[in-house]
Amino acid sequence: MGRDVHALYLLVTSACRARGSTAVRDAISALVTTAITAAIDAGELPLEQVPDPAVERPRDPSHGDWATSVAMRSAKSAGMNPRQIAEVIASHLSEDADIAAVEIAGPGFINLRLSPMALQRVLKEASEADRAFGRVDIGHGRRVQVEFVSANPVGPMHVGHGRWAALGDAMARVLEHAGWKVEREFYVNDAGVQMDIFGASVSARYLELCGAEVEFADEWYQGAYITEIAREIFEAESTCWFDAAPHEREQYFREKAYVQVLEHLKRVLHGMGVDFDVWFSERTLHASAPGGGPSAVEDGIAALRDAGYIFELDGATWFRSTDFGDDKDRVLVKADGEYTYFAADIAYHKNKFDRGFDRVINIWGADHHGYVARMKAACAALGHEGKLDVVIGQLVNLFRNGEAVRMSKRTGEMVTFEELLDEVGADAARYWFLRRSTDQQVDFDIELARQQSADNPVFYVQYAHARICSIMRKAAGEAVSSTAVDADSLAVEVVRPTADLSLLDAPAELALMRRLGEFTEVVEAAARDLAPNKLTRYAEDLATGFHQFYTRCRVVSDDVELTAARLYAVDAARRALRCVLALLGVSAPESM
RNA sequence: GCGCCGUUAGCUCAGCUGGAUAGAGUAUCUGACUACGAAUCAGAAGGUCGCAGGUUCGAAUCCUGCACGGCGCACCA
Repeated sequence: MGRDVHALYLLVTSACRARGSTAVRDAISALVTTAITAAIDAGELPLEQVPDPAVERPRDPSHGDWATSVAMRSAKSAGMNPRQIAEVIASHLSEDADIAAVEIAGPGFINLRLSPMALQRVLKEASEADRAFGRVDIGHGRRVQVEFVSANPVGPMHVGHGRWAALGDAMARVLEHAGWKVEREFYVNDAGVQMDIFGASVSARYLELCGAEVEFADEWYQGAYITEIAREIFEAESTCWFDAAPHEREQYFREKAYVQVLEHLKRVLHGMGVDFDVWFSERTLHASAPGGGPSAVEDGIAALRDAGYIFELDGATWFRSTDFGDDKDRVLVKADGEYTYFAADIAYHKNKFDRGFDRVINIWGADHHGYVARMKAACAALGHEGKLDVVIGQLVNLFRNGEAVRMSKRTGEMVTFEELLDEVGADAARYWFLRRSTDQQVDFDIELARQQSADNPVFYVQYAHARICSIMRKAAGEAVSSTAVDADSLAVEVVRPTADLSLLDAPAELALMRRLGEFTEVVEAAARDLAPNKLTRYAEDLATGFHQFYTRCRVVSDDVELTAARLYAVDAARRALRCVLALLGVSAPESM
């Protein structure tokens, strides 16, 4: 029996590694598993299999650093009461320098307390790893593409796009930190009828500027920006397009306006720190291959046809997506010979996989969630089942003074994301969006966000960082508000690498270390769940940990050794804060 | 009619693969600056986790039904 048990033990621990669990959790888990195994071998625990200890962080810190409910979960199969099982397992837990105490509590929890020495070690890790602090390897260098924003280039970015931008970029950053090789991509829907409508809209405004009476069609875009683009063209080229053939004029205006909108998108996104590796034009999918070969769209359909998922009906060409769980089959080529948007999207996703991505993540607004099933079906039909993840971000409801602002491109009233950025700033906007989980709607009142900006949690976190920098300036004899020397240089001057960290055992100091120790797990969870909001929460917890420490522990004092140790701790916290903020794409100011 | 998301403190929201007395911010009340930044800290108060069943040692979490709000259900993009 012992051998089987050990084989199982190996299975369990290797499974933990495959999941990419963190080093500390692995170690604790292995410790408990060893104890369970020993208890079984000793005949004190009648179990057929070694259960997964599933160690977790207790919600209540007074319960220790790690806990396992394995005794309760094994009660039935062992035929013993949980507390008894816990006693048996605890009695087989071997001595370990990192474990300060083992306690049995409640209905049968086994709680483990880390020793101060184990906690102090994280300061070294944070300090030495610096910007790489919290890195985990769950990606194993695999390539993932994150596609987001992907706004139609027919108008300015709206506030919802701002949310996708913040989300996608933060996810990309977290995935990079978790060992994935990430590319950011923006899919430009520059083909199709909405582009023609766009061109016609600008053209119509241009004709008005030329003095003509134009009856405005219902489907045309009516935003003020259309008139602005038309005016720019009018001012540069006067009336020379007035007598042109309508089709030529609209096409020309469409392209002119397209370039402008694309530049607007790039400028706004870059302004908030979001830069894409690839801007992918939908048109390239429709273009014939060099030498007149089939287009990517035709290729995509051919690939599905070869796989046996294409059929013809009522003059149209269909994809049998119901084979992969979709509600109904979908048209790819309409009876009039035009391709549907979906056909192009299939070609696009085929292109993604042809580029060798191991995984593809799309961030879509909730208004597109009905599209998910067919897209996944298409990927599966192309032989890439399970490689596509679609993150659905719920919509942003914009308010101004409590009144809803519509976000349609076609209505005149619209607050662009650029305006929002101007009013609340990139840091606050990003943080505000990232703080909520993706499947939660956001009610964003501009005036409220402005008024509350002093109480905005992002400032709370940034203040912690600035405060640390201030302490370091103090230690270096600089003016507290000076910006002459940057924090990294101060650290070289002020932080002694050989400081005796064992001096740090006050409750507030240990609490801060515990926070730092959680970071790796948070990164792992945020990457696994594609949930940047876990990082904002952690950032606030870490900031709280520092502020509490600050209130209770004087850093710069007459005690040279204690000062050295606390400066070391504070500098480690500074680097960790900078690291979290970097993952969120938010700046870490050294003074505010 | 069908599908997806939401419903947790007055307000805005967390709550990891089911775990211990359901948390944080904010608002309200009470304290703390002759020391490194008070954009901070400490304390109090605040809850039938939308409703009703079910699953089990144990449910905010899983299952079923219902209610309310949002978004979708094209040979549109």
